[in-house]
Amino acid sequence: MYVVLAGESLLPVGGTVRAVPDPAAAVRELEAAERPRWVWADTREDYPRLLGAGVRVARCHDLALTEGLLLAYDGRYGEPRSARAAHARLHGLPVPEEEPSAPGTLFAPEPLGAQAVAEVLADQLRRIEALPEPGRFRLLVAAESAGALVAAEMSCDGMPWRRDVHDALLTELLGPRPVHGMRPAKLQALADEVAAALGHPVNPDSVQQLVKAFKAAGVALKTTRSGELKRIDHPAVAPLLAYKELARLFSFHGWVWADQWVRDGRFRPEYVVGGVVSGRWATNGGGALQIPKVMRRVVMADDGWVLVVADAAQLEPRVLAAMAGDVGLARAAGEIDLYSALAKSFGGERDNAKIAMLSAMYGGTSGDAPKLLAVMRQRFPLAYQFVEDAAKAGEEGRLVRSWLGRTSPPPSARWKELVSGPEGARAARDRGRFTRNFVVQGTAAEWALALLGVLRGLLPEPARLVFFQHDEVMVHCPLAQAEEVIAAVSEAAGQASRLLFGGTPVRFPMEAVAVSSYADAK
DNA sequence: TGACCAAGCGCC
DNA sequence: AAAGGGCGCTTGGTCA
Repeated sequence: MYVVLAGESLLPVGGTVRAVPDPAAAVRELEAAERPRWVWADTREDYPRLLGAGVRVARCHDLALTEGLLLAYDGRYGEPRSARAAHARLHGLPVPEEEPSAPGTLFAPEPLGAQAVAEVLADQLRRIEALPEPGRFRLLVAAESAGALVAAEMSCDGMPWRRDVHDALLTELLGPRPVHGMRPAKLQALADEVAAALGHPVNPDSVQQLVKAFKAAGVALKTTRSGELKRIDHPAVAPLLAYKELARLFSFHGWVWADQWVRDGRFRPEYVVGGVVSGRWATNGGGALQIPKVMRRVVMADDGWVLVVADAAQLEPRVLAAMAGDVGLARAAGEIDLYSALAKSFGGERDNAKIAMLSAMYGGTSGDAPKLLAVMRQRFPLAYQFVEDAAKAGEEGRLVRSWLGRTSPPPSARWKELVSGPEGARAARDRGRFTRNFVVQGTAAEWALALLGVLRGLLPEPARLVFFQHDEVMVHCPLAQAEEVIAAVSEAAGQASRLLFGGTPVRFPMEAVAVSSYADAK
């Protein structure tokens, strides 16, 4: 049962509009009674006010995310996907530009009315039914929408972040917090060391100045990447490398960052569901998906609580085995260590099996890859062919799709130009690598999304999902619930696998551990 | 002054 | 861990 929520109106689909002066209370009541699938224009706009009132819902249909998936399916990337835009297209009206995401914008348009939301929903459901695999796409829409609920909830709940531990770590590595605009003491000392070694005052944050100073010291540099620096023998290199590492910590995840993103002991980034074309999430501020490993010790469970951390092992090769229906590979993927199970097919070396799989999924060609790929082609022909087909489609400028129907962007005008020019072969190969990777990464992302959606429904109160990073989840729960949550993770992995791949023999192991600090999880 | 780009490196 | 794809984010530097 679908129920539209638009502003202060409720509309059970097929029924009549009801004005609700207190939407949160109305949602709470109906959720308890009927658990409908809530339909709204945009979870990012509509759900936080419910969360703010302490109301959570089990299921929703996000019109903007669904519109984005449907447009992409038709090769219409980048067209406005808001419910308002979808409604305008439906009626042949001028389509508004993509809505500015900044809140509090002047002249923010009136929210779409409940009837209009219901019309867009009906249109989307009709378009989904007309697809060749409507069941899969329905699952994609449900998973994407569930992801939007999780993202909003995680932003609301936040990940535990101990500011005192963070401050101690920064102080240990950088020295005490400096006054505004100054470098921390240890960072400044390293900068001075670099300048002294080069015999020249130099700003270590400036590529140009560094290249010039090294040149004056008799060292020719093309870039100042750490890999290139490591290959030179010069006394300035060691302090410069140390500087770069610490400077990044200071400016990306230092005190200023914490002032902005950590409140009440919780880190609250804004997640962007489907923000990466493959379906992975991105973040909009906070850099939640790039937290350096050294910072993990700052993520600590509350007293009497634990963090249950789990990541999917070797997710992408397993996804490939299941998608391609390759019996031999699927049998290996029925084991906990997929690569060990494959080793005997590749001359007994686990490492060879790994390189073969990775090269197949990512288009690698260096080292032993060609030789190992030839073995793979012979031993696992269906898996090999699956990624080859995706690469070929990309090279020819065609679209590829994930298992559930998320669709790659069409080639750009620039690419079409390039591909018929002198650098054409290279452009084609590059896009082939992208589409080859897209089908695997995209399907891995939707497996993870399905896992997240299922797990969310299995968690006992007051356990909370607090972090999700591509193939890894973190739950914050009372110590006494740790075992139950660990079991829920494993159950969710099984359910996600069945939702996507039915009775596949492929296993998707998800080992969860309960820790008091994120740093102890690995 | 603000807009924009490139470099570089973090994460998976 | 591989090593490929892609993303976010900050700084310096250029341009209007």
